[in-house]
Amino acid sequence: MVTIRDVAREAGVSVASASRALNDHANVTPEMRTQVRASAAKLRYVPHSGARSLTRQKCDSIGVVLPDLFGGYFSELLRGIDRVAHAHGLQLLLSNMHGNPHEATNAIRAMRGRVDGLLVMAPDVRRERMFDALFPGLPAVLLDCHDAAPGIASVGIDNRGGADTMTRHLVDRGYQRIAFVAGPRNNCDSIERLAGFRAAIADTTGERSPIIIPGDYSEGSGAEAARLLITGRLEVDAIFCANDMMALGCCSVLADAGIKVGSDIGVAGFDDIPVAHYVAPSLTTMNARIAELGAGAAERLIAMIGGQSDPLSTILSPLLVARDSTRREHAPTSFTDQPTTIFEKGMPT
Amino acid sequence: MVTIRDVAREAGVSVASASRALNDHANVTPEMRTQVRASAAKLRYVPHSGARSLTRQKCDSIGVVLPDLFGGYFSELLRGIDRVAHAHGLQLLLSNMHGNPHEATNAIRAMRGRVDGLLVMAPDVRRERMFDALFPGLPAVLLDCHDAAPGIASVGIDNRGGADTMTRHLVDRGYQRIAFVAGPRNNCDSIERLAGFRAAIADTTGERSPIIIPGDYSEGSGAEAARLLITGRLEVDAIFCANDMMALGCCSVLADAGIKVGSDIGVAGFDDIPVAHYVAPSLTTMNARIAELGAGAAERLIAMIGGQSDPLSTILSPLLVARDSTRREHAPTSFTDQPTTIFEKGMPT
DNA sequence: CGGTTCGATGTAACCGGTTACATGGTCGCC
DNA sequence: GGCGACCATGTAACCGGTTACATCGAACCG
Repeated sequence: MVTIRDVAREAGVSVASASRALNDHANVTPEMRTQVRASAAKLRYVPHSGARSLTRQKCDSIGVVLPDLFGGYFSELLRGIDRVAHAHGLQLLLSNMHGNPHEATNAIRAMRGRVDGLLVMAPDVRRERMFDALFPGLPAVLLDCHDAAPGIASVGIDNRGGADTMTRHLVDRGYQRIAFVAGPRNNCDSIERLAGFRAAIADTTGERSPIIIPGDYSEGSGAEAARLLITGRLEVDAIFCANDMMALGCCSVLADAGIKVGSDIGVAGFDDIPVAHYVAPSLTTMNARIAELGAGAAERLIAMIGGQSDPLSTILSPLLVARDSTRREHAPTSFTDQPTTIFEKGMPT
Repeated sequence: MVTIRDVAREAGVSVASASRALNDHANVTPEMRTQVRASAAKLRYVPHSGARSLTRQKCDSIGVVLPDLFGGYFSELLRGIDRVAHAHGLQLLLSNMHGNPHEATNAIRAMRGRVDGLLVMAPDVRRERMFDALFPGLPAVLLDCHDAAPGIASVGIDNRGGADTMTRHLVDRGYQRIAFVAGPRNNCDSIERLAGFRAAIADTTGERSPIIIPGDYSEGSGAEAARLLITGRLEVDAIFCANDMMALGCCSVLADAGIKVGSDIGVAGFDDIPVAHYVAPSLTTMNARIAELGAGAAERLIAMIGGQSDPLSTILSPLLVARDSTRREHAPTSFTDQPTTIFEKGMPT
């Protein structure tokens, strides 16, 4: 591996001059510059960014710690983060903690000295542990877990409000008996979504113990929930799933059972992952503005790295996307254009 | 930021001892270990991985350079790569060159000294440039561009063979006039897929100048191609798109025009991104084994980093996944279970 | 013509770790 | 008791860059 000393020797100058020439510093003669550049090119010198960041005290990259990489959610999130990072010339150091809270701590520690800041999504990690894992001196922004720890910046979405909006949408559409398929028990998004549903149902229908089916955000658990409803002969006319993947699983089991989603039964999801608008019937869901969330968090982190610090949480409001899975074609047409509808069909971008 | 010298001072020992104690070296007394560990914990010391990798001459991370991050393809690829990297305790440094070949070179250079090896997917970069950008001494594996440069390891799929298989599948199903929607002109996968289609069509039907419509792998360009076919009143009974996203675009325009995909017209894609099995009708496509591709490339790279070097290309054969978009319900039922069908419906994992 | 200034270049310290080698103490063995 | 072996620990060099400071020469000025 050729180092800057090799370049300096080749050019017959000192390392300091070589460094200055290569970095376009002031006070280097043109001939020195061309001379050093020529030697660098000749030796195919590539600067060692690791060493560089050691002295510069910055790495030009940000760390991203996610609970998983599977599926449309993380893909969108990463896309949003990347857009901003790329615009600022930063690279992304990725760490997938594979749903294991203990790994999150290790992942975060392993990033010390390799990144200028941290973007962490760890919905199922206890807040104190999170606080412990983040060490002082390294800016960090928490994703979608706004109340995680005081004094730590975070960007999230209003899960409770979103669940409320969706529940009211279902009620407005005339659905009477709405079941909720919950997400993981100790996932903070999931808890908020359930709470939002509960409150909205109580408020609109007076029902205090609606049907809640446990799930874990996976497609399979959504399918399982649908099977449970079918075999249990529970009388529901709508199913609100805490995320889109479970709604997808739900729909496919219902379809296999000959139940028409959209007319026989309403199904709604949450997140608006890209698939939601491709499935048939297209899925009514809350657009969680995933890419925006990632981009916003990245912007915030970059601002913090730049020295600004206002460690407040920002919360995005999800948007209702009413599609065919709650269209209720047999219902009076007056139901089909409710004011709650923000997007109509088309893909939001 | 607390350094190992701070820890050493706090513990009243030398930095060497601190380092040894923290890294579980041989020849450290138990009391020294506990002493140093206690001081480290007290000061909340987190080792600086950047500095560490400078002396260790390894970074425990691999670089991934991709042309984009958008969509199911890259998401799957990343998932495959991550699975293997994580199993080996490696982190991923991500670089998105945003379709710009010039940026690829910069991205690769910027990774020097931050990664132990490189995974590069750059389908539209000329092979010499690629060869130039990769500097000696850093192991690299090229993704899905197997003939890119001699002597550089690569993992790819048999695009030509895949296109051949799909074309024969369409012909077997009884489609007579098959149009092809091509991918980007200077993308090597895309070129191979077109070539495979051309050869198979010539071989099976004798047709030497089939309808080829230009596209760029985007959903929009697929839609545009479908519009072109409709307004041009070109008589085709099947459309083979060079990737799934274009096929999706195609399908949605056809559906809007009242043309029933699957029965009125056959549509096939390539890649088998996750969405393909959710759309209605579900999309017949070639499973490009994307996650496997990523995982295989990562395995190969890790082997190279470990010292093994057999810079041969490995090529995966894509698998036909016959779904509803080429089911031809009005055709004789004997067509519905062709021996070419490898998967039937269900999602391959 | 001598002194000052200024700009180009070199020397060496430093970033935060690891580790080869030196050192000094303890133990066992003759 | 003296010798060497061995083991724990410290000292200092090193990884590959950057940069404060020293140095040196040229130009400028009175």
